Amino acid sequence: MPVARPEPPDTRVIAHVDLDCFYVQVEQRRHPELKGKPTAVVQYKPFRGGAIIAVGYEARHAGVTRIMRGDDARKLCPDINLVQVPVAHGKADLTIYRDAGTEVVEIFSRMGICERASIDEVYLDITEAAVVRLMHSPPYAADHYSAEVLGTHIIGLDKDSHSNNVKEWLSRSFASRSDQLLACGALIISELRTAVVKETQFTTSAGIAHNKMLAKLASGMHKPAQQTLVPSSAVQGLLATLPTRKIKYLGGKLGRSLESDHGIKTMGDLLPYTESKLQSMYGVNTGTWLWRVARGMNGEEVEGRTLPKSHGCSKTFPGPESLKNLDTVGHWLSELSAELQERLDEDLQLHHRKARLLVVHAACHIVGRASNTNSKPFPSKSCAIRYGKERVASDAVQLFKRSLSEFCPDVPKLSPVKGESGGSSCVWAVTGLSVSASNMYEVPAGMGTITRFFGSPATSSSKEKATGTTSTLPSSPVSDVSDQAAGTRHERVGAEFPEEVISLNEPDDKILSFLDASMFPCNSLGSLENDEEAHVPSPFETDAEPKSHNNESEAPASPNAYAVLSGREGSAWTQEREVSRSHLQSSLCPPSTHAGSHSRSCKPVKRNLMDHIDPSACNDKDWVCTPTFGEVSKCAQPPPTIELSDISSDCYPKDALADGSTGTNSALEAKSDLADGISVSRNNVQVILCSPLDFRLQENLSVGSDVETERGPQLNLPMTDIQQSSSSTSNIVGGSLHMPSTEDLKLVHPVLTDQVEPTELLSEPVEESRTCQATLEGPWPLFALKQNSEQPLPPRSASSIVTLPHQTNPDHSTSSAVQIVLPDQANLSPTLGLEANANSPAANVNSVSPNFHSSNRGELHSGANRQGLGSRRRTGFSRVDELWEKWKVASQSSATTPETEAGCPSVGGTREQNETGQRGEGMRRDFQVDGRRSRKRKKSTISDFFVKSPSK
DNA sequence: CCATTAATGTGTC
DNA sequence: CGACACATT
Repeated sequence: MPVARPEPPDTRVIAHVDLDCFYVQVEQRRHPELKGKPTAVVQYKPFRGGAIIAVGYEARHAGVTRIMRGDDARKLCPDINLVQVPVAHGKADLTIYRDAGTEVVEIFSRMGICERASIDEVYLDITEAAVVRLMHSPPYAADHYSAEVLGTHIIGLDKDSHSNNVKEWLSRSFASRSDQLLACGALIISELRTAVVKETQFTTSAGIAHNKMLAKLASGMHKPAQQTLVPSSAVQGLLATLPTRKIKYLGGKLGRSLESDHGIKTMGDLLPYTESKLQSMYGVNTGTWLWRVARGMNGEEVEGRTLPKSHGCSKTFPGPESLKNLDTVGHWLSELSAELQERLDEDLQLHHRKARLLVVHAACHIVGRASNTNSKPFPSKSCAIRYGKERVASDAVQLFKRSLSEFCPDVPKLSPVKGESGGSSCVWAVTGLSVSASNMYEVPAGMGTITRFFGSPATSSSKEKATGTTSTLPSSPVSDVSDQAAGTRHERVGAEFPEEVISLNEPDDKILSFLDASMFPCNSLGSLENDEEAHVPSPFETDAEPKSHNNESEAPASPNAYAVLSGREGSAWTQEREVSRSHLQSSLCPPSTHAGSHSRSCKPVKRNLMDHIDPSACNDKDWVCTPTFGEVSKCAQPPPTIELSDISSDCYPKDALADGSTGTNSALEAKSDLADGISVSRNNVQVILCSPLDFRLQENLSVGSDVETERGPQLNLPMTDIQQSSSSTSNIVGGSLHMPSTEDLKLVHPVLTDQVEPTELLSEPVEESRTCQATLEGPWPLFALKQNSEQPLPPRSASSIVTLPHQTNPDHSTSSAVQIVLPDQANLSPTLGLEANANSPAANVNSVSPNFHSSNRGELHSGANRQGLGSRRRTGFSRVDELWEKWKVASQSSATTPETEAGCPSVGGTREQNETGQRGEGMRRDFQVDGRRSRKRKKSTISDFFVKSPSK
């Protein structure tokens, strides 16, 4: 299974560093009185004294080893100190060791490429540092070597008069460059190891060589607290008699096969074999690898990765402890899930990563049958992960059931009834369970903490731990500015948002992380107290049985997660973004079943989208969103016009909306970004849209501009009519709304304040009572919708709709933004200050304009001509007052005369309504977009809100 | 029935 | 591409 890698061309300096009996050191640091005493770390005391998993050197000298039980160790070493691994969730909890390892990694990663190879090992590629050192302060120029360095073991050196030899060897100015580089490496590593001792009290052993294999080999040669160097000249001699099992990857089956099948005991024994011979014996890859390793060659590179690629929790239930019914399995899966979720939470907070995949595995046997008789091993199962410990747990149970029914199909229903444990019906016994989360991806900073982002005051769901690390996050330019100006009490928040911009021209994976983040920003802080309340469709649910979480029936054969994401086969988007799609498909979801015939039924999609965005569940702690659109599978076809798009997203900086002013410029600028293919910056208001609604582009949308309100300067973009054109040039329209109160939002944006079926909203008049039934207690999930046009559209002209989730600010005002990318030639009134500018480079909207807070009027953009916008003239802002007045009148009109145009400020664009609605609030002027006026309606409907454009 | 636990990562099919 | 085998600590 090992695979040969091409040897990097230049000489590398690679180190492998290993923490000596790591768990013991950690425990000795916690309990200093144990230092110097024979110590071992055990887990689960009761059974024969617990299993020893680490042994200190004092105890090793007494013959204590791992694999012993605590009792055995006591016999060998009566005064041994047995320290127990902490227990959490009823199982061993290795957190403290993980964290201690992190401390060490932090130090090692200061000096080059650092790969965290396990909880207590790192590989380092310090080639660069070594080269630099050789150039500026070569070993031969040093007048003094630390004892640590002088203690270096150099393979091939005479053992007598060791230290002298070492000093001499290291400082040979005539040595080969590779030796001198290694010497530099030895100096560097000794310094790092010294730093580790100083900062963490942990001792380490290290190997320094030209590749990972040799470094790893060397690090184990002299322990503890020593380092070993392997000059290339020593390699041959070193390997000649080295038992094959000492080499990484040869400690198992392969190594045994070498010996038992071919009599190869040492690496030297491999030398006579030609590469092709070895290939014929073990396959091309392994054969080549063997051939090269036997010659000391190993091209494996040090991956710059200090974070794990996955998180997992497992527990064994040996012998009599085996689990024999679903209840106990469910219990333990919950415990494991809880721990897993905690670790995912932490990863999210500290590293802005989330997992995509949940895997459950169990060790299981049929009772009464010998293990070796067991034909098949218990299968693993996986699904898209839904964050939240309850969800993880319930999905884990579903996966387990699936595996179980596969494992013993004959006895599918024998899950004993509650209470009936170990009854005669039990035929299976689970001796091990594991749940793991993998396929980690980065979420844009801030997405994961959407809760905080949207203004929940320093909260609740954040773990205490995180506070300490907040300061390490990149600081944001906006934080200073807007926080000050806004005078809000969330100074921290800005720091959560490093600069982020993305456009469709970015590599797929980058887009994907944004996309993921925009679709699944939720559950960020994972284990929420009211976890269960928000319904996120489980991968196991179907339309048929929507919420049967706990039903005992086996999981449906094929959960489908991808229909919405994928779009129609052959659509522009699916073609262009095939990679993305398959990536999403694979990483998020089980394969779709929706191949073939495309009927027209798309209503389910809308409903399902809504399901994912249950507003009632959107309190400030919880988000409902899920990577798993399980129910969508029921939709024979994705919606004809709207689908989740590859629009990237970021978050609305809370303050932008909180004080209303921040977003203006960037909001508008973002439109130009959209024209360039959609990009969103962290500073700009435009974030992803997220509407559960099927905003059809056949509807009109509105846009407005900023205004001043009684609350001070605010970004307000009252909705106005926008002509949507179905023709070809692309234009972009967008805007945002800032509503001082929820009530206003209700009036203006019933859609977002109502929970009724979008479908219904689209077709049916919205009852007044319902319109006002707002659920605006929390943020809305972010979603992106995109129109799929008939002809392929390049990204820059892709039609999309973007809306911002409403937000609940600390002061209870709410905001929402809508942003649309219209097909070309949707003329946009220049008075909006928006111009179709598909050719402009993506505007850099990363930085906050200094005048964000000072101006919302005519000079709005005086300082805002940033990169990419230089040539753009901003016009039309002199009319903001009019727009605002218009909006106000419209809202008021709506409020006071509900039957006419309630909830449709944008509809104010109609002349009639404008006039009708006009009341004291000040002057209103005609406002046109594209030279058209919208029509007055009787009832407030979504269609009213987004007035249908006159057919062309 | 099974007492090396609880993780990790990689390559293959 | 999901599941598994294998390897390591």
